[in-house]
Amino acid sequence: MPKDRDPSVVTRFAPSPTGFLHIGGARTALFNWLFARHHGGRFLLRIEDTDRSRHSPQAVDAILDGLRWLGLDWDGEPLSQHARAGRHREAAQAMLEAGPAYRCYATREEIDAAREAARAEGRPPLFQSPWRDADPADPPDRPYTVRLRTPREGEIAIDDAVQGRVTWAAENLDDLILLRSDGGPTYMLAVVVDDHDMGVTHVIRGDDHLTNAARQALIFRGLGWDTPAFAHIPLIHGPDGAKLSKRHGALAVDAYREMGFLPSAMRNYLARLGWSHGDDEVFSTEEAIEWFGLAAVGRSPARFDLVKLTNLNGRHIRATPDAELAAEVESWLASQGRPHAGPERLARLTAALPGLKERAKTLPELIDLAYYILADRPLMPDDKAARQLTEETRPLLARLTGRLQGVSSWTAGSLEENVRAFADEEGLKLGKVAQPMRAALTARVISPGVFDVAETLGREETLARLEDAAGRA
RNA sequence: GCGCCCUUCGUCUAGCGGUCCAGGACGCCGCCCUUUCACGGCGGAAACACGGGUUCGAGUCCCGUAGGGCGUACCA
Repeated sequence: MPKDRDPSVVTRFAPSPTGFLHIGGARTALFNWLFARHHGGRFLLRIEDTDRSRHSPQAVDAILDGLRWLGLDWDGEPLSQHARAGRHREAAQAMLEAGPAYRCYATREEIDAAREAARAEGRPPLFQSPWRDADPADPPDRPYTVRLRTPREGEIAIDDAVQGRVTWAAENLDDLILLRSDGGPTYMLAVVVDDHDMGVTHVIRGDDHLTNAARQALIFRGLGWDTPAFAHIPLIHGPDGAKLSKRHGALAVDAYREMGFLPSAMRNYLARLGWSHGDDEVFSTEEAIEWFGLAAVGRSPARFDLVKLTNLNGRHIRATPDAELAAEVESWLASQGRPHAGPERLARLTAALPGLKERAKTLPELIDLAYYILADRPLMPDDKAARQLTEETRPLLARLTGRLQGVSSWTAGSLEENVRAFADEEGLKLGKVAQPMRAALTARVISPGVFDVAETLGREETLARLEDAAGRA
């Protein structure tokens, strides 16, 4: 357990349910999760569904599924922001009464015109509401918004755990809207009230929210609440350095599952994007939890590199215990709607995994490599394997079959002795026998050591496959 | 336009004023191991954006320039 354990830590991941869990969101969630788990605190979920028109229940499910697949478990039930609109209005009302907020009756046209004018003069296009200091005794009879009275001068600063101290001149911040003219809370208000009510101590999110942090700090102040600690982590970019987009291939975490990446590799890779622990590259989730801290989060954006993810995935495949990996294969097959391997083959697969693991970087690769275990006789040799089965090698295989029938102990070791002796007798180098044998047993030209293959296949199956190949026209 | 942030090998990064003619990892190129392919081992090419300061000394601090990103809504 880390020495800086602090059970009072509360983090949250707050996606808006507009699409899927994409790679950037996944990393944000991961950082929040790692931070909470490191401290022994809580990791909460909140759905930012303030805008009902964009809300979609399927999107919520997709996001939760993505988190589950990644193994990022959250505490308690996900909170719906929309359901808390009453509470948000209450907070706005309190600020209206206490002074930090005021009613603004400006029309859209007025606002747009003011912004245009400001822009034309090269000033920040901020709207200065005339209602800020002129709260009328008899208000106009039209809808109003509730705005926050922000300081007109001085500076506003936040001490960000990643970005350091960041300051803005007050004149660059306008009186943001808290309540829309339809009475609904804005995102800005809702976030502040929810973070406070949920007891969030650390707001860890993408640095596209950095400016929002200043605005939200102002709302916290207006409400008389303490601000949580902020940590704005750099965004993930695509391979070309621009914003990560669909053009860069798979975006939703679901797509990475389909490509056959392991959740543990995903966590490892994502953790290393923008965060480091010395020179450590490959680590377990337990280690990541043990080591994670905001101080080691970098400030520059990282590019997403599928090749490195793939390499890391290979290492995680190798590091995964065989039984566990076999289970991953089963669940991947299921997620692809492909038939399960079944208990018997699964057992054989598990036994063969030590030889298979180090040859595959993704699950589909592993499954292709395991063709000789998962498929039934007669095997369908691929093109390269078929080329190993020729006029010369088939009779050779027939003779080899005879030789192997006499082998007393069916182990890789004694099989190798026998085949070596056989090759000698034939006046051939081992490879000249081993390659056709591999093609016969696996229908591939690439496989684990042939003798290991023969051992896991067993005497009967091996001999049968040899005969199949020897007899093939 | 304005505001904020960023800038070490192609990529992810280590580096928190001297131990850096800059280290690790992925990728790339050789070699070794070898029944195939991998794994593994060994070796190699490859970076402090640029310009000024500060300092005895700067990749490390400050200021500019350039490039990039984000923000600038009664969206979240």
